[in-house]
Amino acid sequence: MRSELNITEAPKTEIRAENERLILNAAEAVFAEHGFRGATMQMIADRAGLPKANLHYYFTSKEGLYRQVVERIFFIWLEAADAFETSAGPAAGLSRYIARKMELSRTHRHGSKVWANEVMQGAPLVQDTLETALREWTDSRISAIEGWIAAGQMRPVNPRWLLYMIWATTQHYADFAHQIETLNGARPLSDAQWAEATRTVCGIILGGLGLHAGPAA
Amino acid sequence: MRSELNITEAPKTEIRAENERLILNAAEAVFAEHGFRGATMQMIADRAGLPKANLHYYFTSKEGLYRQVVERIFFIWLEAADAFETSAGPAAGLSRYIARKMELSRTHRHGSKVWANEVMQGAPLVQDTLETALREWTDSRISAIEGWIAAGQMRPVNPRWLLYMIWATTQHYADFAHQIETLNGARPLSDAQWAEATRTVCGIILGGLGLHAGPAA
DNA sequence: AGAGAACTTGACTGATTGGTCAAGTCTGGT
DNA sequence: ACCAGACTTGACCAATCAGTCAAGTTCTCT
Repeated sequence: MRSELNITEAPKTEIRAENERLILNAAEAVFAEHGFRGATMQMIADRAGLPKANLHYYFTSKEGLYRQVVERIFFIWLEAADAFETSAGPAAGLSRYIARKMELSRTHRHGSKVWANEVMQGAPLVQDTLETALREWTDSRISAIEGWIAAGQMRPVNPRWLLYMIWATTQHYADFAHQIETLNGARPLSDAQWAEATRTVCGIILGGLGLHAGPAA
Repeated sequence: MRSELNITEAPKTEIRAENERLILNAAEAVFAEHGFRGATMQMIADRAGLPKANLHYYFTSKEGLYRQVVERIFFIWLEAADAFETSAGPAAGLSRYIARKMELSRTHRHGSKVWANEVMQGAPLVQDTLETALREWTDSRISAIEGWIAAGQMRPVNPRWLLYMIWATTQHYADFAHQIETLNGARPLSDAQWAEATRTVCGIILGGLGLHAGPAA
């Protein structure tokens, strides 16, 4: 058997791997555009180019499919946190994290919306993830920021509100992309606009913390 | 006939006014918690304490009811903009606007979520509002900020990204309230926490624009 | 008191949709 | 060539839900 190392799951055939990927991508888009209840298995099937019954061969239920979509974006965001740790001080760490989250808002718009939807509805399916993984992650980042403050490397603010501000601002560009594009003359933001928005967000936040804008991440 | 002046709508009986209010409030909460498709007329009826058939006596359809809920929060936000105009300079204007939007996130959590949901799904029902009312409002605020910049009253930034940052950050406290409360030990933010969060948001944004924090709004 | 309008409500209906199933087809190993 | 397991799929079913309706009850005005 030549599959990659695969801790929890049974080895997959090529066909299975490919079809699961097709279905997950279609599901992410459809859940993002219509919400959990608004999405139908038929829409997802059409988008994936497969008959509906096939979806139930690979995923036990609509809810199971949805859960995998939600977890996927969460772990992508978690990885973005690496920008934080490996950096010397707050200016580089925060601006790299912000830039990375902005990038993810551009490339993973659908996932971000699905997450927002799930949380807005009270996280019926990922409450345990919030209480464990997100809580741990947040606490560790708060400690890191408190360290910077204690070392006099940035203006003292409650790190919690700072983190929320970064999440809110960056994810807004994914979740409210439609509004932003409407206000942009019904056109997506250009490369230059994304870059300027990222620079502005970094500039205001770092400036507000008494830092100079870091390298253009 | 003693009804208030009422431009577009027919005069209403007391009973009608009261029941429409009951239903709209119930609908706002249910749409916020379940999304448009996830909400059922039966849930709204139960929350309003009325039989379902009664809802259809006052509102022609689920969609009509939803539209009124969405429009209500939009006009509440529009009014918050007054904080902007009537202020002397950027420090007072922006911090009053931010404080007002934070307050609305606390008092109108449901409405904010309904709006977020609607926009995330591509604004199928309020696209015209985005293109007209929101666009006009935004353009006028952008001009105001550009005026401040031209007068050297604040650091030059693209006002558009600044506005998005304010919207994102303040609305995050409504839309992601569940996540924030989970990270707060499953308890709502206290008065003191709301005040501190507001001060922190104002402080970072004003600081990032080269301003001193305004009066505690 | 009486008439007409406003309001109330339980029972019903047609359409939608998540999920099932049984009858297939395809593929790799021997 | 043949078999077993993996995969495919059209047809179907039971549950849910927006909206209707007709038979009421309660107001309001004279």
